Amino acid sequence: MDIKPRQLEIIEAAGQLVTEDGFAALTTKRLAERMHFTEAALYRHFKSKEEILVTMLHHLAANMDERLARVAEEHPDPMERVGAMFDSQFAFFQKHPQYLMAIFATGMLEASHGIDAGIERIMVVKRRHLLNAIKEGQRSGAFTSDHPADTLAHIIMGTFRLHMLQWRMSGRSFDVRKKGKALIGAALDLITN
Amino acid sequence: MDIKPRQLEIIEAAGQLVTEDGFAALTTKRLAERMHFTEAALYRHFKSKEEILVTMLHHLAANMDERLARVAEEHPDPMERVGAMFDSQFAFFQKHPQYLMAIFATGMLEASHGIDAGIERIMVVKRRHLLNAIKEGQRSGAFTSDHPADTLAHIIMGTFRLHMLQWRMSGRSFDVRKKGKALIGAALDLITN
DNA sequence: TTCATGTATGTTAGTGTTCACTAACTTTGT
DNA sequence: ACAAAGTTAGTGAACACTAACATACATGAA
Repeated sequence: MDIKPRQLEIIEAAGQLVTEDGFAALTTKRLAERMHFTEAALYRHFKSKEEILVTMLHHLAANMDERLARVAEEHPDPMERVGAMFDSQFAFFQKHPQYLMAIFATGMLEASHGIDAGIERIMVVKRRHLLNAIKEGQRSGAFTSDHPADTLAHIIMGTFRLHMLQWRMSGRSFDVRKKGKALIGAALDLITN
Repeated sequence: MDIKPRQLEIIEAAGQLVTEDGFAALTTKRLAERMHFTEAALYRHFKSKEEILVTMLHHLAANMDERLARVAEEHPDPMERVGAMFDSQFAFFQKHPQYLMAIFATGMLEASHGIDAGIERIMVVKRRHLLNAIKEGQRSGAFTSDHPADTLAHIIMGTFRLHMLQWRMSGRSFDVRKKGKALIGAALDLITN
């Protein structure tokens, strides 16, 4: 499933609309306006509105998986790796805020099974990379073994997600990377032996 | 702003629809069906669909504020109080899952400013009660003072929210109270001196 | 070089469906 | 008699999507 350049433009415009004004704002009319063409033209590139969202989520999951795998390779030390993973996430969403919707949509959308599945896949990808790093850190003794790895992963993920939510709710009015580094740093400090 | 019994029935039915099938499922037609009357009858009780949601959020925020204040009174010990606060939250949402939407809606809805404001108020209420307990715990030396109280509150809140999200995504298929107690307990353990 | 043909990407002008909401009337209980 | 709470039968607006047609450009044979 490769994405053509024109399709990517449409996906990014769709993400912008959702991130700016919520899901209800993603209509074929508004999306076509933002692309500076007519509604009908959308259907030359995607067969439905749902396909636009599903393709976006697929693209995002693949991108994130690859990016986090690269970060993991570059940082053998688990403690440092977790920090680098989240910094990479913050940098990505700072550069591409149109994809923020994919973090929050879960739990409230359910417009279609395909969309739900796409969103869940993104969570699974992140969870997998984080859990690997934490387990490794527990083996090396860097992180506490007083609690199961998935409990620690849950606490870190929850901290991250709430931070992103507050960033978005504030209109992205603060430095998500700086404040995020402090928050994740504090959480990491708490689970460090 | 007092809520009549019939209004409360409508509010709960609306919450059910959203929690079961997402925001798009809350239509006047489906809501009227669930109430076993016609769409027009809805407008005898609320002047608009938005008013239904805003009233629900207002009701929920007031209820939560009162409940958490009572828990705080009953538990002078900060450590124990935080545990009791979240247990009260878990018990509430287990009994009234139709209000789950209010936890997740933020960040993705924005159908109207009134709804957004209502959702934010609920977060603020919870945050205030939690922050009080944590600050007190830091003063008494029960909790670590290595990190600011609002950082610790953020980590606990994030842990709670992700837990509720996973409960909802799973179709409420596990014991939210039991698993929640373990998670919050682990987080509390991490911030305990 | 010329020109036919194919493909990609647009356009106009609609379709039927669903939406939130309303006017006018009816029933029921006090 | 009156008010509260329901009904029927609609409204216009917005929705996702489509059929038919138009244009631009690349390829390659005459």
